[in-house]
Amino acid sequence: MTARINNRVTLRDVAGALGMDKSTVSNALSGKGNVSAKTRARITAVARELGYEPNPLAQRLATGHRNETICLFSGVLDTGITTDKVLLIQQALAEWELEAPIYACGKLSREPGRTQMAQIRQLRRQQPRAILCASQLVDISVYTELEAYQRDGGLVISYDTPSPLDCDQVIFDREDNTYQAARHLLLQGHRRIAIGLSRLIWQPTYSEGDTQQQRLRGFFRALEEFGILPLPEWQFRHGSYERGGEEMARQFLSLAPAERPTGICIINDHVALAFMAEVIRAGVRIPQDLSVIGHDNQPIAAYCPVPLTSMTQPTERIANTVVELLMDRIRGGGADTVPQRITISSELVQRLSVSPPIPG
Amino acid sequence: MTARINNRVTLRDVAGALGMDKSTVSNALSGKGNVSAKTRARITAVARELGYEPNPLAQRLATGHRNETICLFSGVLDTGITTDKVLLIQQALAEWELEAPIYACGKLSREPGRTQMAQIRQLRRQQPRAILCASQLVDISVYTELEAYQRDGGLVISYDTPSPLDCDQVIFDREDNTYQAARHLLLQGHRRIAIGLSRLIWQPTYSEGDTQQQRLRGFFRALEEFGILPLPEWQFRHGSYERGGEEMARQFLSLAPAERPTGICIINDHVALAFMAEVIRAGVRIPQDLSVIGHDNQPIAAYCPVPLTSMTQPTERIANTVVELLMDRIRGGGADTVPQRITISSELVQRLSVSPPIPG
DNA sequence: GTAAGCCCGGAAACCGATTTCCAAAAAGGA
DNA sequence: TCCTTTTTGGAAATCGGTTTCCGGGCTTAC
Repeated sequence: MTARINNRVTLRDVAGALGMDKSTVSNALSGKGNVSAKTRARITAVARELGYEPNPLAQRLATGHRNETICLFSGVLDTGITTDKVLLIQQALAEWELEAPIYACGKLSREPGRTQMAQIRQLRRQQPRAILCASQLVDISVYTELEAYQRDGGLVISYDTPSPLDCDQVIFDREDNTYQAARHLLLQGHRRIAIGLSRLIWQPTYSEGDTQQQRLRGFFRALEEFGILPLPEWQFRHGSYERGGEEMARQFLSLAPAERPTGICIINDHVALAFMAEVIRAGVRIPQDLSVIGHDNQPIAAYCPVPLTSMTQPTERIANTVVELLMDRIRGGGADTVPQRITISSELVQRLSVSPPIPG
Repeated sequence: MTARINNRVTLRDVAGALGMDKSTVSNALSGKGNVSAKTRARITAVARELGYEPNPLAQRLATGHRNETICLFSGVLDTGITTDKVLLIQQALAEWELEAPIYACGKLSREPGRTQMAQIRQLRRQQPRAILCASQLVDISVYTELEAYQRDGGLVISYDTPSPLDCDQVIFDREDNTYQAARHLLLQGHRRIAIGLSRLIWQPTYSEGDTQQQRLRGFFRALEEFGILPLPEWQFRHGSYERGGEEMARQFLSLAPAERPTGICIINDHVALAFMAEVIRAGVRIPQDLSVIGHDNQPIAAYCPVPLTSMTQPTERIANTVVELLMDRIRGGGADTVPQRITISSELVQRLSVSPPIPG
């Protein structure tokens, strides 16, 4: 009736069956100690027969070594690309025969902050060897826990957006990303350019990691190079990805046609799809009246009303780099090596949603 | 230089600092034994000061109780709805202050079977209290491990598709789901009806759990009720969700216009979006020439070229039911209660992609 | 004042492994 | 054959907790 673990075959059971001592069995099975080949054969045979499996709890307690498990901590999993990155990292880990459970909460979670704290605490209690952390949507308070985890000897590798932690980081360069997008529109001849920015329901406060600020900086930098002053009414703010496209479309359509931008950078392809569907419904022609650039180059980009030009996010490269850094740390044991920051930028995939502006 | 856990404050450290015995400290902190209020206060004070945190490994080893953690095992995480269900379950668990790591592999994983086996083994070694298993894309060989886990006293709750396991199950009724979709088209007057079936790259072999068979049964049942003989050329087969829409469109367009179906049920909204985009490009009008029903009622359904009529999958209800069953087992301890199977069906959400057939 | 009872803290066994050290047995050399 | 060296298995400590059980000191009652 209790939750006691039933019927587990222990080392002592095996030893008892053989009339030997635990230590002999342990030595034989781990291949370490001084055991003759003959006895070892006998022992392994009996152990297999009895279905002996060492209790990992006891093992870890005895060895004092931390778990060799790796964990993925991804704050919030939202549509598409975030999940992709997590899964690609997992796949890259599989090459090393490593399996990593995912700690995350849903995009609609009411209290992501609280959930994340609970998760990170549980994570620390598990004492994994390393935590791979998608910093993008991680609550600021989580970093305190991660720091404590580091002090305990845990390994943290951060990816996606810069993290305040003193750890290896793989950073996806959102500033450059948006800079390139805006620049592409500018090079096509557009001078009236808008950007869609996510007004997050739940806002992380570590400033360097603020993705919307990063995007805005890149946007401004591009405009500046062309000597253009950004207009605040061309910064569209939207909430969740689910409704973001609609919201932006409303804001766009509320402008008088003559005052509308002729090009727009949108946070991702899902939002872009919804945005396009709405403005097309209102009679706007793409790309004749409005050029649209999406982000992340998701599968649906090809199936938008007009095939969508989009900035890629090189997810595989990000994932592989994360795992490389991890393995370097684990094997090299380079505990004294200075943490690195590796920046990864993106490329433009051209489809049909961008053209030079067509007057009239 | 070893991966030894550094500087952890142990029970003995606390006891030493107080000049007391481990057991006294343990009793005081756990509130169990015979310790005076005064000494308990002293002990807790010192423990806090030293930053003592019990080692969960040692605790679990000593108590012999299994971990109270819950784990989610979702085989493969593919686009959209599968991930949603996982995250919603997690959210439902959060109401009980439970956090559950997710074990899954990506939709493009080359060897999902092998990955899943590795994961389930790791899972068993962690000895969690319960595993919530999305049976849909779980390799058949995993069930053997899950059975062994059950024999060890572990709790399994399965959801999505029927599982061969003797455990509580929350089943999403795909037969009824497709039956309803087909019936809707038939009631609109369509008599030439097609279905898109996924030819999975990686095929589970537990027959009752074969989702495509379930869907086909529902489809046939609907046709039968209207006395219609299903034509094999109206069963479109496609591979991955990523390219499924294109593949189906090719198959559809390769039929002579007069021989094309006038209505079609598609496996999910992403595939439907791609399919629609392609056939519209080829001049097919929706819904005038072809009525389309999608599945899962995903956000993009509203932004398809023609807003998509779709069958919902009541993900929240599924998630909540799973967690209810779990909590019943955990609390009620009803170890002798017979496992239940709860079936959940779906509803039609009408948009604009279905109309009565328009001759000519 | 003494016996009975209760409360509190400590000693020790235990969970299931690892690991060090030691003694007995086997092998090898003279 | 006897002594040395190596091999091999076992005893015991340890990891960091929990839990049972026991005895000393204090209270209470007669």
